[in-house]
Amino acid sequence: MSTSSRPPTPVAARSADQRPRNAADTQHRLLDAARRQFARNGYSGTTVRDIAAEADVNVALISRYFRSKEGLFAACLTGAVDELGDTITAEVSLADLPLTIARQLAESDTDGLPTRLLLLLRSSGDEGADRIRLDVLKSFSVRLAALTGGGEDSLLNAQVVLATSLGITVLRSSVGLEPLASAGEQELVVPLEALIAALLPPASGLSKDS
Amino acid sequence: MSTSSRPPTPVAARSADQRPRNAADTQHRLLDAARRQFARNGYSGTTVRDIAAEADVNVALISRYFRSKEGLFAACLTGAVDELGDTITAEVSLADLPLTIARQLAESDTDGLPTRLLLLLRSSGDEGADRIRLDVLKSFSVRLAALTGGGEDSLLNAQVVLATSLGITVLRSSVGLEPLASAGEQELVVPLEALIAALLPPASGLSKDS
DNA sequence: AAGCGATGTAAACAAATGCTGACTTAGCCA
DNA sequence: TGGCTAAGTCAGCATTTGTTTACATCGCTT
Repeated sequence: MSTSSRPPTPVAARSADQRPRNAADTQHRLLDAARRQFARNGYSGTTVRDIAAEADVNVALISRYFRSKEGLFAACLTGAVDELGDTITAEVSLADLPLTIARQLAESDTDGLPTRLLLLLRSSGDEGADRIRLDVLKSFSVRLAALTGGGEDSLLNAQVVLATSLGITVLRSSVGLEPLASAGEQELVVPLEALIAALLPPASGLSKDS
Repeated sequence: MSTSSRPPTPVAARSADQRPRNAADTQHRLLDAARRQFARNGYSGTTVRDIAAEADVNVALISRYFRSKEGLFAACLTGAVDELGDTITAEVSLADLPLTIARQLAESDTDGLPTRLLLLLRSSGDEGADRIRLDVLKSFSVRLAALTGGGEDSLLNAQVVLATSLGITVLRSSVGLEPLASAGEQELVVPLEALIAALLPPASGLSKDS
């Protein structure tokens, strides 16, 4: 949970001048808004003033809590990385991998996998952030490859599957290409099954139904 | 060809103060530099001064020849679109589609398919540019789908193939994920063959019109 | 060779952007 | 309750960025 734990706010969102002071909530608010905007508009396409406005928080608090725009971006990145680990580290068999991926891709939550993936593709130019991005994508593909028998180029194939997921996310969220953009979980799972069957063969030899 | 036709330049690149005046060459120079930087750093991550510097041209000439940064971006986009049409409109059979794509993806030219695709994913926020991007990606996927028998969700599948190509490009050029990033044409063609065989079945017995 | 339009240059402006410092205020604890 | 620290506000700073304007100069035509 990252979006849902806020201090008791009876009715709607009370504006800043009547909201109780709460550092943790403010930081959370900033992280949420920042993640959305960074994912949608990229690092340099996002201004700290816009983030602060969406979070309904004073701009100066970004510097206070995250040291800088770069710091806020890094925080978003590591946050997304953590949650991303959660969604896939879970023991999923190769068999229900397509459905798992389809379900996540179809999620239109502002905090779902698509947003996290988009964020992962954004670069701030900072070397540390780029390193994080590379590491997480690498480990992700390694985990994917580990689900198969682990053949010769299973890692390469896993990265192609990852590429497909990223591409689908971009075409859906960022470009809005129809009919892919509004395809639901059921429609997405079909090509994903074919894709995974073709690229990530179950541990060779013994397989299931032809 | 877009990068290779410049006025006679005997030895190396003569700097601006000794280069003969030539509007067409200057425009081309700006387009080249802009396309590279827009593709690599996105729209808002690129400054007109950086473009002008790389093109070895005065900044004010961007406004003169392209009206604005937006205008320059639009020119890059339409240029990339035209060349993109060239590379795929060519009659390719479904059989050699994998090799064709692999060859293009492996191209590391500063003007190759990867750069054009990356450019196509960048948004300036301008509505017109976004429209161009959407249209070209749509027609691209339609053309891809037309290569198959044209079954029920052949368009969706074609867009998934397109998504894979985009994702591979991003992971290679923008993220640098190994081993995908340095995979050559021969290594790329293998998963692409599997992918296309699984998602774009040749007009087989069952349902094909005419 | 002269004139003149096309081409290129330099400087500057206004707006936007990231960030900082001094100040105010709320909430908690003795 | 009073005070003290954390939390939040406000205004402004130094740059960066896109664009424009006035000026210099090349090179073609006559």
